[in-house]
Amino acid sequence: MSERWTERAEATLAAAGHRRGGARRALLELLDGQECALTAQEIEDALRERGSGRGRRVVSRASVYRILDELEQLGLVQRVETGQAMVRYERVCEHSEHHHHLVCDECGVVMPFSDAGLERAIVRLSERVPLAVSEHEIVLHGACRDCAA
Amino acid sequence: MSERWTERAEATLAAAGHRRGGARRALLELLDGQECALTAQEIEDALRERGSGRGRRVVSRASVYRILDELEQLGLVQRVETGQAMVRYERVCEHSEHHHHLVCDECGVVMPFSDAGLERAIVRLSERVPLAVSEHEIVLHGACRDCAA
DNA sequence: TTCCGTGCAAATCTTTTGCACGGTC
DNA sequence: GACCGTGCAAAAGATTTGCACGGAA
Repeated sequence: MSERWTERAEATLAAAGHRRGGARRALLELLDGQECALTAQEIEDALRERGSGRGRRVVSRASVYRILDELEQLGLVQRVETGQAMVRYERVCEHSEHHHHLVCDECGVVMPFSDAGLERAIVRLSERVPLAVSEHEIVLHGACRDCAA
Repeated sequence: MSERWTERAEATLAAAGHRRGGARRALLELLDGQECALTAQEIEDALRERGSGRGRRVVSRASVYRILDELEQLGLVQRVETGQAMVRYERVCEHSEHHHHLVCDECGVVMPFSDAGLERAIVRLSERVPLAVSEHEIVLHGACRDCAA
């Protein structure tokens, strides 16, 4: 699946008339390896760390935001609001399972979860609501196992 | 219900050792009359408008944020993340129905909704998740009737 | 009288924008 | 060679903080 996302992303970007670039390639590669949503800060730090060891370039903050914005507009990346001052971003996988987020309000860790019953309830609900629903976001807040212990 | 919320808020604040103040009183009164979540900006503007006509004072932005923060910590107010650059706040009613939010991504309007089936699904789910869940937030994005037309 | 609540202004933090250079096509 | 992608630095916007004064207890 991973390979497929980067490929799809590059194809979609090319189809939208974008040229390639080093910063974007590094960002795509990073996002593709993530299990859950990252903040722009985390992305920048991760890229800096990866870049320092080898010959890779360090990506500027401006590029991180610009690229994330492009990817979001193309539906390749999704914003996740966790109520933590900074927005998070994660790749959107077409065929894989849609997921939502658990947020530990103590340590700030963010974990993915998915639940078919919940999705069903949302779909049913979406038809009865005065809004043409295009997306939904569910965030559960609480204490993770480490923090609750 | 409305009266009750302001009363409860004042009692809770007093119990927590807070003195009274004009800014907070004005803010409580405003929040109590709202059906849905407001941004700090909207709150400041509303208070300015109300204040200008009569003898009421205009509340400073700093006070709006400080008071909202106090109220949130006491569980009297709840933050709502709608993915619109600004956080929204609304009063928490103990005995009234828990609700969530519909956001129109075109015009930015925010509407409340509630659904018993969804709440049930969330409660069931909360027991099967590696997090001691204390709250949950559900936001549906899309186009409202006016914008979809 | 003591100390909290508030306004004002400055600081902070995240995200966006302007501009110039270098790489891609 | 034309133009887009990127880095850097400055700007913008939301929220927070420092400080001093006035009001509540």
